[in-house]
Amino acid sequence: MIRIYNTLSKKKEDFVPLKEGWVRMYVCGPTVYGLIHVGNARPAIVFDAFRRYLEYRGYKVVMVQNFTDIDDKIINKANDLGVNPQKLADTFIAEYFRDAHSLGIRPANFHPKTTDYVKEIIDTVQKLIDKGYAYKTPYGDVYFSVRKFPKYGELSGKKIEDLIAGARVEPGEEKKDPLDFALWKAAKASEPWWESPWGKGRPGWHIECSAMSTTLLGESFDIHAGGEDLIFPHHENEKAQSEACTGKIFAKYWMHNGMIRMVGEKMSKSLGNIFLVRNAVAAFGRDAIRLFILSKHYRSPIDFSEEILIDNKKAVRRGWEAIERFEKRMNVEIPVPKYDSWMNEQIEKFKESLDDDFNTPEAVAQIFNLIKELNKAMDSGDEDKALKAYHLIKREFGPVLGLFDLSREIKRLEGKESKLIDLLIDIRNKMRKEKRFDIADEIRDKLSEIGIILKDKKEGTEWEEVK
RNA sequence: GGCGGCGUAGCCAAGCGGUCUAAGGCGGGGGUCUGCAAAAUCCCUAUUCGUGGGUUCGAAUCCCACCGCCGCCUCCA
Repeated sequence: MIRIYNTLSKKKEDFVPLKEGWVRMYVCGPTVYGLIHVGNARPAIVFDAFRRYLEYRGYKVVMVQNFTDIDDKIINKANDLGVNPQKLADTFIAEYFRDAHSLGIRPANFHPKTTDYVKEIIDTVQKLIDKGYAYKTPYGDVYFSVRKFPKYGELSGKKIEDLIAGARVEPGEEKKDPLDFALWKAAKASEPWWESPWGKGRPGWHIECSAMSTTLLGESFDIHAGGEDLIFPHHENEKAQSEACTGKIFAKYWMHNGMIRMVGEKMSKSLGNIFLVRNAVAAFGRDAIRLFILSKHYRSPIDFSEEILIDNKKAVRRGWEAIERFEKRMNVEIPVPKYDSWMNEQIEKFKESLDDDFNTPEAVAQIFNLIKELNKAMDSGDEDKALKAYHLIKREFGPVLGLFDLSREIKRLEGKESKLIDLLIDIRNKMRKEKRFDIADEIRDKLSEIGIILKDKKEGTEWEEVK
């Protein structure tokens, strides 16, 4: 039985999907006005892995991750650049997919964009007006009446009274109550707009997720996930709108990941860059970033630091070395081992960890234990055990977490460069045979200086390019 | 002020009432390999869980107090 922590009840609950055998989940995606940073990557990695785990446990999963492609930030940035907001958003959606792919994140089943669902959004807003939960102002804005929805605050644990102090009314707004939030915003000059029953305007921030999730997953679905900073107001508002509109429970389980914190005060500008997913992948590699994120429970905050990423990169390298060592000695199609009691015990343990609110640190620890087993088995010539360990790491558990999953990211020099290095290695080995170690060592050291590391193994000298 | 969370080895991080003399990773120490290194690999590396009380046959795990951190409270993954 899978148990997950539900933000709504603030405790771990047994996971029982609404429709047996199926899981419908919605993950809040980024607002696309720039390249994503490592913080954006956390929910993407974690909930993609969680979805894979659900599939591993036999569920059919329908996953939706949206893009908010129209909002104030996009409009402002587009105006600054003097470009069309839609072009800007579409550009960064493309860039998002590039980054997500580089992190080994599988695409969701649906990636809806707000601007493709304006009709559904308008329908939802109209329904809320019809039901008396929303109202139009003379300016052409539409607001949701928070006080008409008694359960408001249920998700974030906030009380209406406490919210009043922080509520604000912008000049030009005509809210009946400062707590009310916009469902539809009247178009200002130089803003994109759509025709609606209330005049020209655009969707408010929260309504898109309600409209898209309902359209694609139904009025009620199983899991709604995102960063914990979205609990309030985004998810609280989404929930209020949706439940007011349908009269049904919106999402059964709410899952929220912790934030990634940026520590250290290194060179601020270039530092900002290193947190971009793109730069992080280039510097540390996909698996190191995944390991970094999956090594800590998804609900806890993580401190991002170069040092930790380097540690994780080393750990990942060790894993790959063992895997490749095994693959080399097989050098044909690697068979599927006969599942025995040891393997089944391992599988049970893996499931036990992940069933418990997706405890990936435990599952990761188990994978590293298996790496040790793999090495030991190879050292002692126990090929059968080695195959079993390899199979569990590379073909059963790795693909669930997306670790040691895709091919290893090593830069491979090719062509003449590669041949030159081979030539140098040949010369060095001749020197070594002739005991002219000064020359041999000079070749080795000079290659090392330019990032080519030589590894003298029993089978011969291998090399690897290191950043 | 309101709500929520955290403090476990040099660092990162699981464990949340007995199987804990506490997983896993990095680092460190030692061995193997090597001409020497590097790489790789193996072994070792917290009688102790922020502090002080309490509950219990038994606590890192529950309760209370204190100290120190952090997140959210309408931009935010």
